[in-house]
Amino acid sequence: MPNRALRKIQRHLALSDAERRAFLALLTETKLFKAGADVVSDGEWPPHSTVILTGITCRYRVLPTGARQILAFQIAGDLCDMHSLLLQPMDHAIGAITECRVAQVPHRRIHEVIRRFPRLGLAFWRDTLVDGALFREWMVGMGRRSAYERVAHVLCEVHFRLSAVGLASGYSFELPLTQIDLADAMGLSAIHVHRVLQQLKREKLATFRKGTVVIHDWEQLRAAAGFDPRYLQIGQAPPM
Amino acid sequence: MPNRALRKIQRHLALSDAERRAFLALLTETKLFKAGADVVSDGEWPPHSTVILTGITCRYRVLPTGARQILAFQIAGDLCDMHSLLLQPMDHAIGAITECRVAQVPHRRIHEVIRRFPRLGLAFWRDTLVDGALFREWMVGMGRRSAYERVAHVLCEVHFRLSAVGLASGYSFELPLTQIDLADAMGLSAIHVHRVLQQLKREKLATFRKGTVVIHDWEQLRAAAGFDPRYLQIGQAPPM
DNA sequence: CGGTTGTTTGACGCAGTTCAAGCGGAGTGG
DNA sequence: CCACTCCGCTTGAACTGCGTCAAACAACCG
Repeated sequence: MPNRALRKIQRHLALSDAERRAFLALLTETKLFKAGADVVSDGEWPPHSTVILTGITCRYRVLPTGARQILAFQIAGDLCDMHSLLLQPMDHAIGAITECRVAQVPHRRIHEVIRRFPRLGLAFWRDTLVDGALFREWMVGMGRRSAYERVAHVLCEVHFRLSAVGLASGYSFELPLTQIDLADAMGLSAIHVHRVLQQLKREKLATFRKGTVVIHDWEQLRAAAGFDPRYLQIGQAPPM
Repeated sequence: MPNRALRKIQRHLALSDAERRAFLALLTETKLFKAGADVVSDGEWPPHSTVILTGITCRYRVLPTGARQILAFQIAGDLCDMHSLLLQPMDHAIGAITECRVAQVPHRRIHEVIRRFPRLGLAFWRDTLVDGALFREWMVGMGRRSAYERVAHVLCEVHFRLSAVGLASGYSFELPLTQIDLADAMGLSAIHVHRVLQQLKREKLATFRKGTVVIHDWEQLRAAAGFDPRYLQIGQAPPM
């Protein structure tokens, strides 16, 4: 199970054997979370960082009004919470969308590993920079893209990311979100998300049913979304 | 001039003399940019990272449609472009809003400094994590806050950040943005930003005129925005 | 001065929200 | 096995926050 995490880190840099072993050794302590549970709660300050091994999680914030904004999805292999390593208590929560197995890595051990293998530190840093790139892309969407473009875009993005860790079969993949989740991620209402999904189906670009996405016309969908995967930094040699 | 940058880094960790000197030594090569010029262009891959010494810059993206989304503002002291240090070509640009003096620090020198002073590396990393927190906060705003709340929020945020580096005098500060800039930052139209500013003035919460902001009623404005400064990680002891 | 860039105001339109109501499937308890 | 409930999906109708269009105005500048 830790293989996907390894795979992701190796996108950041070519690891030596020793580095690989040191990294995998971090992932020994794992824990299972039920769907809907909080892996890390808002305001909490856990003594460990989290790596997703299986399942899907999301970062989210709930406003005083009760409105929820999902900030990102995390999939197998993602280091989802370096925040607590260097920063203060969490300013958002991480919730399990499906049942999830995660590794909880004590901060102390991360610091030790970085001290012994500085390049791993750079890889972790790089990973948080990629997270930032995702945030920016979503911001562009919420600020300047229509609902239709946003939904198309997120489907492209998720497909791309799942493919990169071997979790998509061709142009079809599991994405066990409700329309409500999707709406909270895109800053829309669930009803409007539904209408957009209908339109995507009618136009034979993609279908989303019962947590399964099928992309029927990748090129059209990509064009409709204005999706350019460079920001994901997948499949590009890192400058290290 | 590099003092503000030093001040900002010292928010991240208490520096030893040697670390302080090493950091300041990075900032020797400076360059002046005219208002409106690009400090770093989209798609570029500069051999250096940038530190703002004076002036204000913004990260932004321009979509094929011509729409612009501003992703963040940077002020004196901000390390605005660690992206290029560890990642691929820029997926967004950094533009000078006012005339700006910046330090351009060759990547090679950053890597050297980090190798000699690993704690500086952690401080840089931490800084990019704070950037991420800002992105998230803006995302929440664009997804789930009204135009009114968003504008109020950005005024609170900028005031807080400028105060932290000594660039605000009480509840008044220079913010040489056009209403168009503000609109592009909040994902709104300039006209609607104007309406919101009128309302804020009418309600005696804040005024924005000719690049000067005056906050008349901080507590009301804060409440209207739902502003909680914790995400800025200012004035909190870092866990390092 | 005229030209350019930003601000101001009003009228109108629409993308997306809210409200309301029915439907189906998955659990759960009798 | 049915009855009941929840939760998510679906659809339609009405509403509204914000965008678009248009036009005048002010400030700056070469």
